[in-house]
Amino acid sequence: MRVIFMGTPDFAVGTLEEIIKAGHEVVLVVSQPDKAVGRSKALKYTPVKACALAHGIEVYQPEKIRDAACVEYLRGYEPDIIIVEAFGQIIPKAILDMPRFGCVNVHASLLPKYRGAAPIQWAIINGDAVTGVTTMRMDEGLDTGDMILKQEVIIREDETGGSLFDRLSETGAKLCVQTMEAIEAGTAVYTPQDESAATHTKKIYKELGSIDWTRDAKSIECLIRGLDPWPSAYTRLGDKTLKIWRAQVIPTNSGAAPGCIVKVEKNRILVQTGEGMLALLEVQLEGKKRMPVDAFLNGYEVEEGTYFKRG
RNA sequence: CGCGGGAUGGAGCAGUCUGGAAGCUCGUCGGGCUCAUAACCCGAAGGUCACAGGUUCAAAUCCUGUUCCCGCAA
Repeated sequence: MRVIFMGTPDFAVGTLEEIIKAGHEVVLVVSQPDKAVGRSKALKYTPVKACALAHGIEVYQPEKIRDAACVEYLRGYEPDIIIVEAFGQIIPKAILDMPRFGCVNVHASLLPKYRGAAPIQWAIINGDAVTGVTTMRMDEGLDTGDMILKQEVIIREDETGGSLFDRLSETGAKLCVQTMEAIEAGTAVYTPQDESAATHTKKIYKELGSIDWTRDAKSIECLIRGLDPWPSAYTRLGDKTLKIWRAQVIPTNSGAAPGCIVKVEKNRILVQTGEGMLALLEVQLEGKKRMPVDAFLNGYEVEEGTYFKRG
């Protein structure tokens, strides 16, 4: 099939490569404009763009895909299908209706659950046991199109946003190619979503990582994993920000107030939460690298009885 | 040139302002104690102080340049 692929971040790269590998003709890749990223503030190619260039595929980076000129530009490529994955812009109806097989989206959740942004992180933050990837034929709503294929993925005990991201990306890539095969063969089944079961997620903001110690230990632990590697869960130790990368739930309580550093052991720091305690195992002080707590304690004095404050 | 912190035995840090014998907490190795131990006691090994120049009788420390790491911001 003649394919136009629209995507931006790392998450979509695997899919693009899988489509190419499957032998489809990717005639154009559409990605968000390059942005100034990192400490150097240098303009950087989006991951999808870099991948496309490596394969010698033309790249198009419109500011606004809904401009009429963009629509006409895409039409010139006469795509059979448009694959959209983590593109970052709303696709107008004129484009949705353009290819004969429509626009197919790969979404990293089991729709209709977690429509919207950052479904991967939210699945972990909410403590779900299972999530997955869904492909759907896009319509004008936000992740409301008819579903085509769905693949479940178990969320592991120690799953982080990063690890789940990688696994779902891989799952999505394969599912996308399978979906394309089904569509091309005419065997694809389009299943409407159950609107009553729909939930939505919001974009992840950095402030979301500010740990509220009055919440229960399990929720905080899920937050820590969900926000790893970005933007991370953090708290305040003295006048410094302390990121928390790994912790373990201790079901018992100490009697101290939430946020209290109850006990400092050789390789863990016990903190009281609203319900249960949290044993910090891996942390990162402002300006430093992330490190196991025993290493951290070799160089820093943490006093029992003091409190972590809300970042 | 967006702002800031940092690079010191295997790990995490102090020492740098005010140049003048390489230190702390761990780890490792050996020995001891113990029913036993991740606990305790004794001892040992291990570092061209990121790299390159410069100043000085003398540089981890002062000056210049370079590389790499991290936090913020995007």
